[in-house]
Amino acid sequence: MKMSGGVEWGLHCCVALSGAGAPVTAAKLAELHDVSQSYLAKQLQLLSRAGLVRSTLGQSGGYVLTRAANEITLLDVVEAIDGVQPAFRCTEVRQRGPLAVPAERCDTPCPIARAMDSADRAWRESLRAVTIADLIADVNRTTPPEILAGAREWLRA
Amino acid sequence: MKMSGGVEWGLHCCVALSGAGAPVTAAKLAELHDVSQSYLAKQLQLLSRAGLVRSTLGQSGGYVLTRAANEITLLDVVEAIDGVQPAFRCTEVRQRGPLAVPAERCDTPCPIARAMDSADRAWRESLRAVTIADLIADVNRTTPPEILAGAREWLRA
DNA sequence: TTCTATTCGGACAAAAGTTATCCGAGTCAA
DNA sequence: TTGACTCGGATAACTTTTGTCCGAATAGAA
Repeated sequence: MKMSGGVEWGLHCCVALSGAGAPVTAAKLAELHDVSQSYLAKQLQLLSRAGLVRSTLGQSGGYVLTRAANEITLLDVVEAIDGVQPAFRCTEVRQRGPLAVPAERCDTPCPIARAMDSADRAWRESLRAVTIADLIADVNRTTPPEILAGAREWLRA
Repeated sequence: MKMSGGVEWGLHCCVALSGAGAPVTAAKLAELHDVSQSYLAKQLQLLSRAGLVRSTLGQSGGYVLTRAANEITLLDVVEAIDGVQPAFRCTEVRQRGPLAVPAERCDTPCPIARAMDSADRAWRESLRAVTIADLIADVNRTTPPEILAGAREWLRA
């Protein structure tokens, strides 16, 4: 079980985009985080498809957040990049083999699937409770002011 | 994000093993669930390494649970087969790129990693709350008695 | 209005992880 | 002692993920 590594990049990009008022290009975001420019573009594409960011083409173009930072949850980003389908998918094992339960008797989901769904919901609920704004607040609290100032300056240039 | 499909098989095997008092071979478990015998053996190996089941060699050998069904949680099985490491792994992006935060200032974990860890804990806690015995109780409640009787008979043979 | 530089978007390979399989070492029962 | 049956680890095929590239479209400058 492993989530796409692009999720981490996507979250960092959202934080950075929230700080900059103007569109930021994928190249700049890649340089900022020291990651592959081409691959980061793919993640930004996914964020764009999900409607979390809006892309502007041509000169002085780039990406901008479509909503306020406190209106974007971690779950939004995770689902945009990693997909919405749950980690566990029931293959209805009980309906196979010599002791197969007939499909008509399987009106309620398998207890295994139910427990897994419950855990998945707990996970998603936890991610939904945190927003990009929360991350930014935390960063502002723990990062030295001089570094924060430098970051804004660098993004603007 | 997707967990190993073997987890489902492993859980079904635990339920089946709990019902049978005698050792059950991998071949029989594979036939019961109509899955690849060779591959199921691999999952049983993982359960064995984790100490959830004990294997007996030779004639009339097979697998047996090492603990009572109410002492085995879903988390135990998931971690045995899918691994214990969390889905999200922080790569310390903040320490890279032109605005890298020096490692000495990174005493507290990145807020992204903290939120992900929290969600992961919620997920694991939810899985830890359910035991194999709970699954069995649910199956006993929802499955027609005639099918349950047939299952025990078939396992014994 | 034309042109040019710059942008994103989707199509195209490489790598890793997962799935599936086989055969040998060891063991219990007869 | 024999013999057949068991699991365990080492070995291939496949799917998913990761990473890269080039073309279509756009906004601004001349």
